[in-house]
Amino acid sequence: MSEETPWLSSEQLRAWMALNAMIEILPAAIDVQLKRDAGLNGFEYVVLAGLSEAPGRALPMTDLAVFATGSRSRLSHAVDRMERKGWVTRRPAETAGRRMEAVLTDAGMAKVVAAAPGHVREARRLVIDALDDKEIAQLDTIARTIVATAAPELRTMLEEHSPSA
Amino acid sequence: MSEETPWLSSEQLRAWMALNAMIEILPAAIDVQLKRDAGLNGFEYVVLAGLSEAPGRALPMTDLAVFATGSRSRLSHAVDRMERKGWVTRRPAETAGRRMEAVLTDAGMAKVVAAAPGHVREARRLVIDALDDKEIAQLDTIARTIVATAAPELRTMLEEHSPSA
DNA sequence: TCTCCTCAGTTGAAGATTCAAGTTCGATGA
DNA sequence: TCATCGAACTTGAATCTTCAACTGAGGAGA
Repeated sequence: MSEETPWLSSEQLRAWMALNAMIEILPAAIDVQLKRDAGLNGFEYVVLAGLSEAPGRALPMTDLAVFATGSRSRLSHAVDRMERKGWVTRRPAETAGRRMEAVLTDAGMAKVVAAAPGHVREARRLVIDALDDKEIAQLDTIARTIVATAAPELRTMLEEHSPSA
Repeated sequence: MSEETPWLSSEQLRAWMALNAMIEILPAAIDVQLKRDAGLNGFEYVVLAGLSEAPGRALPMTDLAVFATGSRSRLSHAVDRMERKGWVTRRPAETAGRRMEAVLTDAGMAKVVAAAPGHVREARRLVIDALDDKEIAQLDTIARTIVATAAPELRTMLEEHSPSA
C-alpha cells in the first residue's frame, strides 16, 4: 500500500476509459440479443456451446466452469436452471472420484443450434464487421496478453483455439 | 432471420474468443480488487468517480447513469445503497422539472480518494503495463470503434476525454 | 383549462451471482 | 486400518441486477 502509484498519462487514461466502456457495454449487448432471441444469457450460451463441441457432449463441472470463465458455484446454479428446462443433465463421470459431468441433451443441442446464427450475426455486427483484418489481429494479440496477465490459468484454453481451429 | 449468416474465419473466431475471455475476466478482476480493498463494486466506483469530477460534485441521475453505462434502475438502487452508507445524497436539481441529482458527500469523496490508488495500480497491472504504447493506441482505437457501434449514444461521452483530458 | 403524451425517476419482485459454509469422496501417510 | 487432508461439487443466504409497472412533472394541442 505504500507503493508509489504513478497516475496514467492522458493517452493511457483515454484508452482505459474506452476499454472500460467496451467491457461494460459489450457483454450487456450480447446478453440482450441472446435473451431476446433465445431466452439465454451469455453464460448459459457459452456453457451449452462448450458442451456441444465436447466429445460425447459432456464435460466435468470444473472443466466446464473454467471454459466458461465462471466460478463452480455459478456454473452449478446455471446447470440447475438449465436442467429444469431440459437442456442438460448431470451424471457421475466414468473416471473415478466424485467428479460429475454435465451432459447436453438433444433439446439442449437443438437450443444451441437455433441460437448460434443470431449470436454470430450479433458478433459480426458489434465487433467483427466493425473492424478490419489488421485490427482483428491486433485485438487478438491484445486480448490474449490481458487474459494471460489477469488469468494465467486460462492461457492453455485459449491456445487450443490457435490458427486452424 | 432469413438472412444468410456467414460463419467466422479461423482468425476471426480466434479473436472473438480471446475478446470474450477478456470481457468476462477483466470486469471480474477489477471488481475483486475494489471489493477487497475498498468495499465497492466497479459500478459504484465509477459512480463515485463520476460525481467527484462533476462541477459541484453533483449530477442528474440520468446523466450519471449514462456516464456509468448502466440503467436508471440500476443506478437508483446503487444510489440507495450508497446513500445508506453516507457517500451520496439526493436532492432536486435547481433546473425545473422532476430532475433529481446525486451529490457526493465528504465521506463519499474520501472514499473515492482512498480507493483510487489501488484501482489505478490494478489498471496498470492488468492492462496498461502489460501492453506497449503502440498497443495502447490500438486498443483505444478498437474500443472506440466497438463502443460507437454498440452504443452510439455514448460516443460524445468518450470524446470529452480526448487528448489532453 | 383539460387531456394526453413523454420524460425522469422510483419501486418491488423475480432472476442471477457471489460468498461462506457444508458434504462427499479419494489419496496420503502413520 | 484409520485419521486427516484436499479436491469436486452443492447449497442457501445475501447481494446485485433486471424487468415491468408505477408515480409525478412538465409540455403540446384542442
